[in-house]
Amino acid sequence: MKLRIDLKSTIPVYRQIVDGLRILLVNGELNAGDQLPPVRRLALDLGVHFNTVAESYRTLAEEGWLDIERRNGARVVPRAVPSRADPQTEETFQRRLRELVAEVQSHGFPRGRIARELRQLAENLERS
Amino acid sequence: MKLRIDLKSTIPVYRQIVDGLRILLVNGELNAGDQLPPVRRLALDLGVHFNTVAESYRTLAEEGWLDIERRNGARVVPRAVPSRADPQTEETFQRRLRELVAEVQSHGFPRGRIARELRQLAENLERS
Amino acid sequence: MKLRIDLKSTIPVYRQIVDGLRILLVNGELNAGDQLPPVRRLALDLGVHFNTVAESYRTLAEEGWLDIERRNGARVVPRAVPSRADPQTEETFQRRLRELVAEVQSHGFPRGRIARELRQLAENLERS
Amino acid sequence: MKLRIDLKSTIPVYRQIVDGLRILLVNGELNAGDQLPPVRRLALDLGVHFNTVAESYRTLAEEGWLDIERRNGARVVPRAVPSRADPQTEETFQRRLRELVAEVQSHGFPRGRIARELRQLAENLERS
DNA sequence: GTGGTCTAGACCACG
DNA sequence: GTGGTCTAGACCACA
Repeated sequence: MKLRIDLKSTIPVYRQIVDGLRILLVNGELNAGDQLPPVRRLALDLGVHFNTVAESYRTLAEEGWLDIERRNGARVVPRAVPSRADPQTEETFQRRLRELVAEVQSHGFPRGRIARELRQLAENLERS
Repeated sequence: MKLRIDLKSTIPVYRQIVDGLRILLVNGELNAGDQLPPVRRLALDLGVHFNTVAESYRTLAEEGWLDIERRNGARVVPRAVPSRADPQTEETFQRRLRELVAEVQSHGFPRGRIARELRQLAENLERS
Repeated sequence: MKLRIDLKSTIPVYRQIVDGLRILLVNGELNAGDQLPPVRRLALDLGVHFNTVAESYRTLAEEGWLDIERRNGARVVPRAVPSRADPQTEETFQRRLRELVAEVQSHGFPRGRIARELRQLAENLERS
Repeated sequence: MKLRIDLKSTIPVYRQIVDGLRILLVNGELNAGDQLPPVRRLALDLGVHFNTVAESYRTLAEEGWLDIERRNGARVVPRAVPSRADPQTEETFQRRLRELVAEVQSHGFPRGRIARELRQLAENLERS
C-alpha cells in the first residue's frame, strides 16, 4: 500500500488518505476487485486511528470507488464511470490549477520547470 | 478587483483571497507599485470582515508580494523571486498536481480535456 | 420460495430473510402446516451461510410463526395472533411509518404517489 | 426542537436524529432559512455526544436539506427538490412499506387499525 | 475478525 | 463560539 501521510500538514489526515488512494485508483494501481486492507490494519501501518481510515474508505465508497461490506472489508468496485462531469467542474479545475501554479511560482519554483511538469503529466494522461 | 469569494466553500475565506490575488500577481495583472484597495473597501466589496482581508494582505506580505505601511495601505513591491525554490517544493507540487487531477478525473472530467488544460497552461507560462 | 436478498445492503441478511418470510406469512402465501425448506437448502438458494437462515427461522419461531423440530425442519403453525398488541406498538408504528414516508419524499418521490401506495395497501389489508 | 431519541434502540442514534429531523423538514415544521441549534447544544439536550449530532447534520447536508457553514452553524436550505426520484425508489418503498406492515401485524396490531393509519397519513400527504 | 457506533475530550481553524 | 478533526478505546452486530 504505497501511501504516505504527513501528520503535520494542515490538510486533514483522512483527506490525505482519500487523495492518495484516489491517485492509485485513477492510475490503475488499484483495480476492480482488489481488496483493501482492513481499516485497523491500514491505520496501524499509517500510525493513525482506525476511525480516520474508516472515514476515508467511506468517502471513497460514496464517490463510487469502493464497495464496503460489513464483514468483508473494502473492495475496489468495477467503477461505473461517472459518465457526466459536473458542468461546474471544468471552471473549478481551471481555477484550482491556476491557484496551485501561482502558489508554487510564489515559492520560487521557476516557470519553465512548472511548464515541464504540466506537459509531462498531460502526456501521461493521454498515453494511459 | 477581479476576485470572487465563495462563502460556502470549506476553503477558508482568507485563503481564497490570497489565492485569488496571487494569480493576479503572477499574471502581471497587478504590478510593482500598484496600490491595493484598503482592507475595509475590499472587505465591503467581498462581503467579508475586514480582518479577513487584512489577514490575507499580511500573508502576501510575508510571501514578499506586498508592502504594508501603517497609514498608506498595501502596495505591490518589485518582487525578487526567492532565488531558489524550497527543495521540497517540487515534490509537493507534483503530488498536489496529481491529487488535483485524480480528483477531477474522479468527477468524470475526461482525460483528454484535462491534458488540454495542462498543455494550455504550460504554454501560457512559457510565453509570458 | 419467493425471496430476494441484497448482500450489499446495510440491513442484516437475517433480517431481510425474516422480513421477507413474514410478508409471505401475513399474506397467506405460506399457510399453517406448510413445510419450510431446510436451512441448508434455502441458504444455498440465497447464497448465504446456513446459520444465517437458521437464525431467521429461530426469530420467526419466537414470534410464534414457526414450529421448529429437531429433525423435522420448520413448519408454519396455526398462529394465534397475540391477542393484544404491545401498547407501545401503535406509537412506534406511526413513527416508523412517518420516517419511511419522509425518507422517500426526501428522495423525490411525489406525495401523490406515496398517498396512492398507502391507500392501495390499506385496501388490500381490509379485503383479505 | 421536538425530537426524541431512544438510546436503547438498536437503530443508531445518529440515524434517529436524521429520521426525526427529516420528518420536521418534510412537514414544514422546519423551513428554509431556519437556524438549527449548534451541535453541542442539541447534543446536550438529547444527552448524546456532539459528534453524533454533527454526523446527523452532515448526513442531512449531503441530502441537500441543510447548509452547514463552519462558523455559522447549520441552516435549512431552500431545498432544491430532488427533481427526479430514483427509479428504484418506488419498488424499495413498496417493499419496505409491506415489511413494516407485516411486522406490526406480527405483533398483533389489527389490520383495521393499520389500514386506518395508512389512510390517515395518505390524507395528510394530499392536504398539505 | 470485519466494519459500525458512540463517548470523552483535546486541539484546531476560522472570523 | 462555531464546526471539524483526531485519538483512545469500549461495545455491538454480523457471519
